[in-house]
Amino acid sequence: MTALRKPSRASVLRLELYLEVIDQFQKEGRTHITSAEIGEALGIPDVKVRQDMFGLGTAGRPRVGYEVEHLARLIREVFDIDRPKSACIVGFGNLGRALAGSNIWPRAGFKLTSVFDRDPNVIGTEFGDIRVRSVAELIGVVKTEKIEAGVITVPASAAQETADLLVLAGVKAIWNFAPVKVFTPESVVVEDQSLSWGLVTLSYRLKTNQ
Amino acid sequence: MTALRKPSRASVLRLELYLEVIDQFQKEGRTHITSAEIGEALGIPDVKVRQDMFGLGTAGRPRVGYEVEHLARLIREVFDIDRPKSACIVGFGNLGRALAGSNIWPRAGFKLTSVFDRDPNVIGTEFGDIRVRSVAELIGVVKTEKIEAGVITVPASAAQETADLLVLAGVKAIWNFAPVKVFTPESVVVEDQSLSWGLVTLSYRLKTNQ
DNA sequence: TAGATTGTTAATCGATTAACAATC
DNA sequence: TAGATTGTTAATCGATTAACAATC
Repeated sequence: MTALRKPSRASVLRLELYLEVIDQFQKEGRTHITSAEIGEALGIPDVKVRQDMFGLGTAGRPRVGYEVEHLARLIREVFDIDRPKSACIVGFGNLGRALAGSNIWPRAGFKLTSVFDRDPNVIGTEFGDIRVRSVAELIGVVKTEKIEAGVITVPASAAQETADLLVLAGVKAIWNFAPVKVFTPESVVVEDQSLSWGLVTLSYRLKTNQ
Repeated sequence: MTALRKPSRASVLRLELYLEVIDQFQKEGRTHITSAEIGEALGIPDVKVRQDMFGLGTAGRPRVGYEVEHLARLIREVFDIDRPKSACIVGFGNLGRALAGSNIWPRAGFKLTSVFDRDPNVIGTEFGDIRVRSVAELIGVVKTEKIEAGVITVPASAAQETADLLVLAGVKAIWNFAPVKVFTPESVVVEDQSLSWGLVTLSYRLKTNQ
């Protein structure tokens, strides 16, 4: 309900990390946390933490710090974590399987409700309580299950057509693991998380020690 | 051999994408590519592409564009892709398995030579031509195989101790998939690629349509 | 009151965009 | 020569850092 100023892009990336630290403190029974404590846990200057909090609408008290519960709530609100959202995975290879079996979904407020593949040998296999379906069913399922986000874990060559299909089905966000840019209408956001690009970046940083 | 000016951080991230496009053009038999063509393929303004090239030491000809072979070589040099490097994975869960089975390694000039885990049930299992070993063997193996990079795919709670072990063994780069910051000496770079953070970012972008 | 900590503005730095010159 | 395309500097914008004021 708080009137939030929109945090800057750089700030958003950090707020995400803060949440992790705050949750940790909360688990340890702490009720308050200082900007210095958050900064120390992440290797970030305390001033930067405070300025991010400032952008968030501020909530701290001198000599005491920030109330962890309140702060966690604020940040969860920024990321819309507490609103239940549905997601589906397209491409049930090794990576799709790893994502399907991971515990990341509830932590971001998502429920993984469906998995699609186009390989007849994979279609119909079970994974936990999810049965892999044909991509031919995608549009119908996305609509009936009100899926808002699609994950692309197909080969690069099939990434754009998969994105097109997801857009047609009506998802509003795409998490793209293929090492290519996919194009979508402005109303559909794309978050790239190519492992390939990550590894190349690692090579660069290894070389430059940066 | 070219004397390269060091590209800016933001520019580096883009150069990586350019390489993908350039390779594509090369496969199609094209010998030259213009900044507009690169930009179009990635949704980036052509001027920005040219300025990145400028930072790279420039190589284009008006009316003709950039020679793909030369450009690819320059960028590969920036990322040190053509120098053979060895890497190991620590943590052979779903994600470790997906990474081990992926084709990203040679594309960045890496060879995955070893995989470690601490679960006795996992140790000794085979995956392709790799046998999973105990983390107890890590230090010795990293030294004898001259492994330069370690991948952390263990649970968050074990991430820091894994990083410590890798540092002790002598790796110079860590690719961290755990959703926590790990601390290392300045001589060891850490590239974070937490899927958890990626999904939270997706949630944010879904909410704000940014 | 003194000291610790947060809140806020100003100065610096880096990256992007705009403008135009140079070249094939 | 005209036009397409690259090369380079200047202006703008945004993010970080520095400085200090405010508050418990």
